[in-house]
Amino acid sequence: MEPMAAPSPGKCHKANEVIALIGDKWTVHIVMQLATGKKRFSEIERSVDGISRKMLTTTLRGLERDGYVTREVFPTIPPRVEYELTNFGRELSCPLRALGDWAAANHDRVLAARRAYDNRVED
Amino acid sequence: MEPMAAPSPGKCHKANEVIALIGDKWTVHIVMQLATGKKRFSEIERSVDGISRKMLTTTLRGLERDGYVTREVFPTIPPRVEYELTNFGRELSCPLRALGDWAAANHDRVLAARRAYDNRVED
DNA sequence: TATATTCAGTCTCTAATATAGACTGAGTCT
DNA sequence: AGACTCAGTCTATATTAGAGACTGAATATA
Repeated sequence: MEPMAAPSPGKCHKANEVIALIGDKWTVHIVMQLATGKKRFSEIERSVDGISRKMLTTTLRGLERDGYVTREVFPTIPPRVEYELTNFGRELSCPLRALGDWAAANHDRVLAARRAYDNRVED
Repeated sequence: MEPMAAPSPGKCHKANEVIALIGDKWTVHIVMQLATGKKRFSEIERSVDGISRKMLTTTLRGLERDGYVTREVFPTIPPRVEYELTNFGRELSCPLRALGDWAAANHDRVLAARRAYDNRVED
């Protein structure tokens, strides 16, 4: 098979900078949750399994900073804060959803490959 | 706007497990590099900016374990080891490329959002 | 009236993870 | 003889993540 042409370095570099943010452990999960609609802090916390408050705060702040989500504070007691994807965030959620769908569809193949590898290695 | 239906929990969970692997700091970069063709260890090291030898080894092993890449050792001196995407890995590279393309295309919008946020916050 | 609960965080302490950089081994090159 | 190469590994340090206590003021409960 003919090797494909390498993408231009400029493009790679630009992609890398942005992927550095969206390619971390929690961002994908959070964006996918917000893709289902506006959510408050504790709702996201409950729906993203295993995330700590600290990381949820940190990740949401990063998403807000980069323009993917809005944060709306209601000065009630107890406080209420709602997070929602911007249009830009909804655009991002498309390639992210494609990745998530692929991941879900190929889950079993990955597990099979992993078992096969572990059997090969353990002797 | 009507909220969209949440994906089924099963699907989410499956996707999460797989994304846990491909959604780390280096995997995306390495797969994108390998998408341009077979590469040896030091070539990847040079093309993925800032990666440490240890993380390159760790990440490549994970990708091999999950069936995304093959590792071929040539017992020469000095040693030569070639990494190549499997067909499965090439499948993965499609949604990953889509994400990378989106990231590259929207790089400037992210940076603008970030500057705007930082200006808003710093007072 | 006293107490518990709620939410969206923050803070601190500890645990896990990543990085930097030295080291390896045997064959070529100078 | 000495330097250089590659694909790692090893160790020590630095960065990052996680667990869990704490906050403050209104409401709900006993």
